[in-house]
Amino acid sequence: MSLPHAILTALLEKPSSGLELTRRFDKSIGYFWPATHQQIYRELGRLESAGLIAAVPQPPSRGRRKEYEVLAAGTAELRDWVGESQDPRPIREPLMLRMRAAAVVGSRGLREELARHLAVHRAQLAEYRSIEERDFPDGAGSEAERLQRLVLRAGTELESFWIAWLTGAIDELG
Amino acid sequence: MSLPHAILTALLEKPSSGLELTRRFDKSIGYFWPATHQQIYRELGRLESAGLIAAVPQPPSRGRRKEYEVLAAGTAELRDWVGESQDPRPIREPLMLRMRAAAVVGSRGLREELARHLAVHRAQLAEYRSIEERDFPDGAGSEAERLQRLVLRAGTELESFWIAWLTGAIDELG
DNA sequence: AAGGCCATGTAAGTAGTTACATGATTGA
DNA sequence: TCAATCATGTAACTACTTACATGGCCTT
Repeated sequence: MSLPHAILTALLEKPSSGLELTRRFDKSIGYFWPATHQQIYRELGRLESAGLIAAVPQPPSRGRRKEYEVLAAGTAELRDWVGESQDPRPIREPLMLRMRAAAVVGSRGLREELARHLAVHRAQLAEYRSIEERDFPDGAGSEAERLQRLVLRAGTELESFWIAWLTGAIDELG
Repeated sequence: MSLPHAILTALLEKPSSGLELTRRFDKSIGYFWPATHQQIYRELGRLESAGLIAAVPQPPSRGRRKEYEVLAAGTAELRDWVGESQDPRPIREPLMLRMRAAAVVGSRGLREELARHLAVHRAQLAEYRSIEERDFPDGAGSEAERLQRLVLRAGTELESFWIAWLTGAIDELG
């Protein structure tokens, strides 16, 4: 169960409302665990019921923003979760299926798709690099910074891998 | 909708029963799109209803194996699908969330988890390499072979990436 | 007062997971 | 004939997706 823990992490970094969380997901934690606002609101409700987070007291009403903060039980839960073990999730990449299918029924249209993916990955790499320059201009200091930078590195290197692979594939099928 | 197309591809490569498909998924297409036997049987039923595949005629009864083959409509559907465009799926990797969480609540237990992942990825890389040696000992010839080999290459290179990244991460957190 | 955006939600559907059920076949 | 295994399924649940609903606030 990753989403609740992603939310706990985000709320510990900064107490937020649902919408704020959604936005921060879109350009941070969401790079490795995307979530829509519907998922986030639902999960906030569950975490509150479970006593792991609480809304900062305010007159509650529909359409009024609710700011959540993490309770001690939530922090404890997250700390435990960090040490849990879980196998890497299997890859699920439809493009690889398309390649396999193309080997059987022909590769019509595949080249364009490869080129499109290449553009997407280049854009994503540029995004990661700009975050890296913004947040870690002079390397990492504290352990927290080192951890965050390692995650970002995984992002840039994964994108670099895809760019290299797609370039080679386009070349080979050219 | 990737699973039905993965199944069409597998059935075109070789007409099979549900259980055979499940086994072949476990050591081939399933590397990039895992599926359990429950998923596969359900999907076989749907594909049959949709007129894309058909069971080779046999007295049907529970517990008796049913061999499926792809109909012309199924081949056409797969050919169309190859040319469709679909963005790369976002990464969803809990280990990255654990890193982010560790930056906030401490990294107790994380090192062991990184080491465990490293072992898993090394084993997977070895698996891919042995398939490569078995299936493409002298490089690739036909377009079909080149496509299949490219997929395998993506696998080996992804695993190599994770091995390098995890090694660096363990070193940096050591 | 009207339109647009902020903010939180509900509802319905699909895909994937986990646990269990049942008939057929085979070997001891 | 009994147990194990082969083979195909059902059922229940969770996670995620897509579409829509509703109230509050701000600006013109």
